[in-house]
Amino acid sequence: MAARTVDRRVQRTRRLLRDALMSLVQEKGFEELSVQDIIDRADVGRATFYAHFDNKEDLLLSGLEELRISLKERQRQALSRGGANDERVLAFTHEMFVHASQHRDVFRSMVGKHSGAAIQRSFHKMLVDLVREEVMTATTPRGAASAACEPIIEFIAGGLFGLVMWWVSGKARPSVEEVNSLFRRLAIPAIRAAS
Amino acid sequence: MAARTVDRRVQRTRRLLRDALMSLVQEKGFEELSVQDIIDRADVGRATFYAHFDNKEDLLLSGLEELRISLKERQRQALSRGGANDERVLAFTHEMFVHASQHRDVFRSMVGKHSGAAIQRSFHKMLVDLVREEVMTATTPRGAASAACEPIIEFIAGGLFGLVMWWVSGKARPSVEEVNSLFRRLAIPAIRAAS
DNA sequence: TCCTGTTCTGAACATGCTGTTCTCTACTGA
DNA sequence: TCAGTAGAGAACAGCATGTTCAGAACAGGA
Repeated sequence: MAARTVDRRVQRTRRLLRDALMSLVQEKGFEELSVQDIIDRADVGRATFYAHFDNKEDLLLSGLEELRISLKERQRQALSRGGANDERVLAFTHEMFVHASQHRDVFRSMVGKHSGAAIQRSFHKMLVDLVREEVMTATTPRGAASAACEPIIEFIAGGLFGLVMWWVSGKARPSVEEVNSLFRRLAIPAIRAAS
Repeated sequence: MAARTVDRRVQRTRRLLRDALMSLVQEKGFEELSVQDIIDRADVGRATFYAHFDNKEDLLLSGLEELRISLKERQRQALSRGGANDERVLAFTHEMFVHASQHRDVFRSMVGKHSGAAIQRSFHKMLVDLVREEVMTATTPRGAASAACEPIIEFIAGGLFGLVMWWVSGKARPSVEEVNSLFRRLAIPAIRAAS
């Protein structure tokens, strides 16, 4: 029961594997990647890899989880800060565009020729969950009719997904502020339609 | 130089392979599928498969191409029929929801746990192209500022993608008319934002 | 009907990845 | 210091890939 702390070796190995994955994803795309590539780059034993992760999807998802947590935190902060409803709602997107801009190569590899379905599906699902939380609090502060919102949530999340993918992969590169405010102009009328 | 006609054997083989793919996709999902599975089901030689298609993605895309052509045709008809602008625009979506409803299992397997990135990407791209055509004719009948429309197109296509995927996979199952008119209520304000 | 060129078959093959198992070694943290 | 935990490295069976080839089956025109 060593309890709290995680063995240094474990931390080290997981970090090596994640770093290797990230750098390789940018070079070759996720689908073209083998576990062999990852452990070669990370300089880690084959058995070691499988002791930590089930497969390469599992490794990837553990990384995406970090992003999800950080966006959720942003969202929480924005909600508690107060202000006009229209300002607070969907506040996490700004942070997400910033993040996407910083990790552009990784994001772009999600859309590229050799992307991988798991990564797209997970990211899409993450957006749906984040948007749902927003739409729910925006439309039914006291928790009422919710089922009818679902298709609208899916529409907005899908639109956000499309917009992000276009933004990181296209030639035209509006700033974070521009693309974020465009998104808000498109999404907020849709939320209104949910009422 | 046999020219026009296609050898019956060729037609037969391609049909067998496509049918096998469709039935297997519904059972196992695309990613979990091997070429071996497909040729076993189709009862076709291994060498024959590779004589017709490069790999399973290639086979799948050849099927998706048919859908694209049929939707494009619908779109063309709607545009030439005339009527109010708001009625004509995005006319292909109704047909698409009908198609999705008929091939629900295949569509659902595009979103499921074992979907496959190529299929999602291709379908998404198809939607983007169809939406682009619509938005372009709706906003700039005389062909003017077009680059600024692109993010809006991506947003709408992404939203449509999300909506279709939710519709075919969820428990709540509004009718084709309901979901299509909801889509229009969400998308048309966004097109207006493009002006 | 026959004939020529095309297509399919079936089997074999080299290659590469997967996930598991094992023993031995090295490190950690109390 | 030392018991427990983690990693290295190699070996393994299993399976899918994409290619090749000789021979059989077939198509459609003359």
